[in-house]
Amino acid sequence: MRKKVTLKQLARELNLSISTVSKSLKNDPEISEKTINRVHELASFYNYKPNALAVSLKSNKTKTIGIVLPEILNHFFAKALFGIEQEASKSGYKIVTCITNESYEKEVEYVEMLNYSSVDGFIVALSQETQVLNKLDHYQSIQRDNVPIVMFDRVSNEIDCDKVIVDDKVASKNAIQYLIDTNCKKIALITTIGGLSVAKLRLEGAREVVDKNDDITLIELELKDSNNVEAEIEKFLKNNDIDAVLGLDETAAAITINMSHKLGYKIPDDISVIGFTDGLLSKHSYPKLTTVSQHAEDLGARAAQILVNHLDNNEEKYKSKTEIVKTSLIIRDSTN
Amino acid sequence: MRKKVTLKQLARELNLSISTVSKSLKNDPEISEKTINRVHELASFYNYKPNALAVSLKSNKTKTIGIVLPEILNHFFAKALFGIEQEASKSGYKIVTCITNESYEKEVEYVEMLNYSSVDGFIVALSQETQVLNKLDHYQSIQRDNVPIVMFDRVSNEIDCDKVIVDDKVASKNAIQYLIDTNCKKIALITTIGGLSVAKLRLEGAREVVDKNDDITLIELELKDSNNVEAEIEKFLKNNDIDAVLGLDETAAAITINMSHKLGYKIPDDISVIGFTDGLLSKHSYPKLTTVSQHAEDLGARAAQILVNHLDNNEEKYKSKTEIVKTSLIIRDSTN
DNA sequence: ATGAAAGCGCTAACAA
DNA sequence: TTGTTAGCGCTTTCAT
Repeated sequence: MRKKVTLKQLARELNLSISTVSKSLKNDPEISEKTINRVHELASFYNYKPNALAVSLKSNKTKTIGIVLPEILNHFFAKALFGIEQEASKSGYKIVTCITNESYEKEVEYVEMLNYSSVDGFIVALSQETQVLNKLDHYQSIQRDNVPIVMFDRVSNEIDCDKVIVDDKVASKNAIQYLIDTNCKKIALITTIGGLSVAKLRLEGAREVVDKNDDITLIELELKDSNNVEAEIEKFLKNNDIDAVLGLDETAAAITINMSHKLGYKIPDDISVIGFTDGLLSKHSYPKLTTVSQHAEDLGARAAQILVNHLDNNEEKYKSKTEIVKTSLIIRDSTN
Repeated sequence: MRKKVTLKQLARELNLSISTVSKSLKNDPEISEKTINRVHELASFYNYKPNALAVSLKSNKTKTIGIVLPEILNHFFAKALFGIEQEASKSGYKIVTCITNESYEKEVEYVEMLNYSSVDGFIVALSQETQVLNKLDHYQSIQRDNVPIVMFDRVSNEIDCDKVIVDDKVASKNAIQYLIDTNCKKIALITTIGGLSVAKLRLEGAREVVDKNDDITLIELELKDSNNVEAEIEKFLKNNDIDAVLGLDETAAAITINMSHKLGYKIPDDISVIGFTDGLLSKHSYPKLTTVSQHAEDLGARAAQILVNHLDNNEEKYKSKTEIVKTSLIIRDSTN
């Protein structure tokens, strides 16, 4: 089958011992220059590369990071994954990616599997179901093995580990404030992701700002049945005399725009729209969507940096930190 | 650091030899039932799991597949990855994902890296640069090591391996035919992905159909500078009196719709639009885009199936095959 | 029915 | 300067 060159073969061919060859390859000063050269020559002739498995078994390090994502068809996570991959590969780490499809059970299974395949560390965004059930034993278990975890975006307070999050509350406040500043009075907040911690924060932020302004109304629409989102939003827009919408996820905002077209409302003249997550939909809607960018790539990259850093500088008694990545409101054409 | 239970520890605690424990765990009939039970009991007490690294080193199998993708922010590849992941994990395989960002150099680097970390096989979609340069030595090299490859979508004739592709030519023919059937006469073909093999096939298909119909005109617009796509398309639409557009990629189609809005053209009344790749943009454009679905998830899933199958049934002298996944035209609201 | 020993490919302490 | 040896955790052949 596979017939890669090993130290043994090099050693035999050079009439040296395995350890001499091994040391030569590392330019160990205790080996004569002549030998080192001979070894290097033959090694590069055969294009020798050490067997990563054996090195890992020996060193107890795999240079591999396990990534657990709830979804990949969601642009936010795709971008985060991109950021992670970029950053990890920069430091010579590989990533093993698992997608939980928002299922708790799959998440547990994957985390265990990755743990037994000896990843050096984890980067995780919790599945929706896990957040709802709030069951996190699988992470406690890997922490007992001293395997570091970095959580991002979908995090849990129950686990003491590094976290990289977005300041969803502030982001939401800013978005609402922007709507107010551009003369919106009756603002709708539409969400299809009610169960998530991030959604709650966004909701809180919105409420706080609205509560401070007597002349502003906030109407909340939470959509659970994902089949019917378009019709629900259409009905909602028709029956409520609003002048602005904050979509808590990208699709909600995109659909709002489309349903406005359908109903003949002009954007942003009749209704201003702001969405969360600056993905493809926002860039390619008409008019282009004003969005809260969570800088997903940065988020992922930062998570990877923190983990790699932790892994490469194995400090004693590590104290975990939570890092907040700033959001920004990208003003496009769906607001005044 | 990590303190997983090993066979050795179980053996010591049970006063047995390592090999007896190992065999017991596999319910080897030559071990007494009583011993087997004792072993199993202690093993599950400690939640023993074999060290995957050691098993791999021994068996020369890692149960890991290397995935090489040109992009991940592109919905097509995200869907394919999803399909791959689902299918692979179903068979107990992990996936290591690398993203080349369409760069030849990165692709080479990743393929070598994956090869040295001993993945059992590869699933690859070539980067644009690799297709243009047509340099494929890195794959020949892993084939010499007898590591199986499955290419999908972006494939190369130079490499003799399993392939899963979409019948882009037929898909394009069907799309054009549909436009003709709905009374379009002057069709524009817009592409931003000229260099790719798939684009060439789509172009060929379109030309073939148009050539057969004397009363139909085809105008081709190839956009190279990705910064300026919107403006270019807008200008093109204004200066050409066309009644249909086939976008060879999803963005081209989405932008066509948006620029039509801007110019006041009605879709589909003034211009019919069909796109390739049935992604988020198509579902959330207004009006909803009629698209050629390449069934990216199926494509990925199929690639994974073929590879896993090959891996798990290590037949002698394998003859490679190319599988074609049918496309379908999803009729939505951007055509009559 | 159980165990000893070799070996997967590599590293590193220790010997020579 | 080079080589011997043990060991990472596991499987497997060959004793006992």
